[in-house]
Order: sequence, then structure tokens, then C-alpha cells
Amino acid sequence: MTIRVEQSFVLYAECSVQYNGRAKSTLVPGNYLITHKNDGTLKIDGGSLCTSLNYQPPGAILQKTKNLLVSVRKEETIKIKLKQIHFYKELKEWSVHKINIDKTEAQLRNYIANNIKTSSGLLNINIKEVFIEFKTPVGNIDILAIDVDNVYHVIEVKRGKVNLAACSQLERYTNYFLDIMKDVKDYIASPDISSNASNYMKANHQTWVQVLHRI
Amino acid sequence: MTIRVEQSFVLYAECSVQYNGRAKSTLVPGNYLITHKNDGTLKIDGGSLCTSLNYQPPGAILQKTKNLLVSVRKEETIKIKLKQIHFYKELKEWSVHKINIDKTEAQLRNYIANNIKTSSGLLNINIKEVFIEFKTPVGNIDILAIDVDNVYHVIEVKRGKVNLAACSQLERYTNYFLDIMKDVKDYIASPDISSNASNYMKANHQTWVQVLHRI
DNA sequence: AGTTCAGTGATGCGT
DNA sequence: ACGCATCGCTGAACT
Repeated sequence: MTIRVEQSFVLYAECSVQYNGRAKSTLVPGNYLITHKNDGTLKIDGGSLCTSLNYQPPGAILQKTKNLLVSVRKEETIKIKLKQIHFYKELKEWSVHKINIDKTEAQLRNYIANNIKTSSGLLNINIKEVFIEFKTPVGNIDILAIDVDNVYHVIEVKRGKVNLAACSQLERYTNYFLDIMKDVKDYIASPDISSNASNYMKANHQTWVQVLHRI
Repeated sequence: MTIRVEQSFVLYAECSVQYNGRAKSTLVPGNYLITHKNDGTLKIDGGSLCTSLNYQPPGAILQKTKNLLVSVRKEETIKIKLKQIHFYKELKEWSVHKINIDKTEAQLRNYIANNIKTSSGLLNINIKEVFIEFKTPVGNIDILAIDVDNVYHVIEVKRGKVNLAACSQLERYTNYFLDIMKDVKDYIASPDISSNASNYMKANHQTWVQVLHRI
């Protein structure tokens, strides 16, 4: 007899878990915390680390058969074999509010873009046009500033420490403009940068500009 | 009076949350699930979505003062103002087993590297030397295979679908070898590729090779 | 549906 | 401790 489980709950139980889908995993028997939300989300947590051992995102369907919990979503399946239930609690009127986040990359990017034409701006160059999230076939450019001499200033913004991947991302954008015969100068604006990335930028004539999140 | 809280527990409560650290966030009052692990991990979950609204990784210190829970780790602080506790349950003997994952990138990479010298291998070229995780100043190369004519075959392996970032990563490696005057051919091996990435690879003389995870 | 990118990414492994 | 790359990343925004 199989029952569809829709309600939200937490369950602390001795169990073992098998997952199969994009990857494949097994979890040896033990005591784990199982959380289910009524959007289909399922999480299995061990007693350490922040991330769940197994999980199923929203949209999964949970069914119970005897001592077996099975969650299915597209090609991915989680099977939980329950050995002993330590406790079960249904969660009613669980709030679905979102959090409000500050100090995002978008905020930093907008701040830079809004001040770039001023003399105290990032470039201190006579800019005639500014684009945010400028679309190209090789990705969207955070800030594109065109100066009075038609030089294209390509600016990649990062909220944290810059790594090699960010430098390559910037290079992909500048190569695109070079291919279509534009004069380009390329920048990364961030609070910090790794030493490898710093070396790479110098060797490739990229400019790093330090910017801090305003309070 | 402030008490250090070390035990693992789940707590369902009406509360509000403030976070301050690398970023900054607020969560309006509501019913949320609070999970604490004895390694310091703290998670605050809303009634939808897989990822927790707020969290603190292992190493955080949790303290309770009246109706206030405060978790601190380095420069990051979470403050939970408790309005009403719906239930509290301590979790004893919580297992800390790890899961065993299959179909990882490392497995795929090793499989390719081990078979690359055979006639049925990825390249079907006379290879004399194979390096795994070959170190360069611009990152580690998944597989470097050198053939009898001293051509450097640079292979980037991805477990899932290839995107533009992977192409740029590969480009960074090949440019490094070009700079030190080597003959280079560059490949990405993966089960799938995005259309944008496919176009990019063709335009930049990179070769995509489809490989599937063995069962 | 497909693709890209941010993220308090987290986590693990190397130096 | 820092740097780097992977992840079943998740989630969001846009095409």
C-alpha cells in the first residue's frame, strides 16, 4: 500500500539512503534527520557539515510504502529505508518568506555604474555612455563604459576575492570586442584579488581596481 | 544570563532573523525550522526551497540569552529573536557518516586518462606520456597527453554539460603552452555541451569529445 | 525549455 | 592559512 505524502515534516530516524540520478550515492545505516517541505523539497542531514547528505529540490513527489520513503523528480530518485523512527513531527503554517540581502554584486555594480561619469568615479575618464549587463554572444558584461574617444571600457565586478576564472571571463568579453574591431580596456573591480589572478591580470594587461562595499 | 549551547537540536519557532558578515540580511517574523549540529552548524529553513534562508558553517559558537539565539563565527553573526517555540527536540547520537558518490568528474577523468594510450582511447593518437592534474601557473590541467611528435593534447573534463566558462578555462591552459612555444591541441570531454559553448569551441578551434559515465 | 551567472555559495585538497 | 576547483551545486533571470 503506497501513500502520497504532501505535508511538511521533520523526522529523526535510523535509516539508510540510496540516491540515483545525475550521480549515484549510498549512505550507510545511521541516525539522520529527514526534512520534507510541501513544495516537494526533501533533505537528509547528518550530524555534521552545513550541506545535506542527500536532497531533492522542489517538485519532487514523496511516497511512503511500509518502511520505505521514496522521492522521485524527473530522472532522480531517493530511497530511504526506515529502520526505527526516533520522532516525527508535522510542521504546520511554515512561513515561505524570502530574506532581504545586502552587499550583493548587483548593488556594487550599480553603485559603480551610477558614479562612473563623475570625476571621482572608477575610471576618471570622460565617459559618454554606460551600459549595465550589456549582452554579447559570449555572456553579459557587468558594466560597459564608452568614452568620448570611442574606447570600450569593459568592467567585470566581483563581490568577493577575484580568481583566475574571473580573469578568463573578462578576457572572453574583451576578445569579443577586439574581434569586431573596437578599442578595448578591461578591468576587474572587487574588494580583493588572489595572487595568481593578480599575476595573470598584469601579464595580460588587465587592470584591477579595488572597490569596497559601502555600508 | 548567557548559556553556550553545544548539543544538536531541531527547533520549530516563530522568530525573526538578522545576519551580518560578508553580506547582511534580515528575515521577517514567521515560523521557521532551526537546526543546530554539535560542530557549530546552524541552519534556518523556510517552508519552501532546498537551500536554507540563513546558515552558519561548522565552527560557529551558539549562545542563548533569554529569547535570543546568537551564533558567531569569525566576522559573521546570526541573531534569532524567538517569539514563540512550537517545539524543541534534542538530537542524540546523530551519525556523521559520509556518503559515497559515483559518477564524479574525478572518476570520469581517471577513466579517460587510463585508456588514452589504447587504440580505443579518446584521442586514438600515439601518446607517449600522460599527466593527470598537471600543474601550471594558470591552473591544473585535468589531463595532459604528449604524443610522439611532441604535440601537447590538453583535455578538460566535465561531468555534466559544458558551458562558456569551461571553454575559457581550456583557453587559459592552451595559451599558457603557446606562450612557452609548444604545439597544442585542446579538447573538452563531457557527456553534453550547451549550444553557445559548442559555437564558441568551433570558432576557437577547440574539439569537443562526447564521453559518458560508465555504469 | 535552455543558458548564464551569482552565492554569506560549501566542501575538499593542495601548498 | 590561502588558493583553487568541483558540486547531484541551488536558484534566479532572461531568451
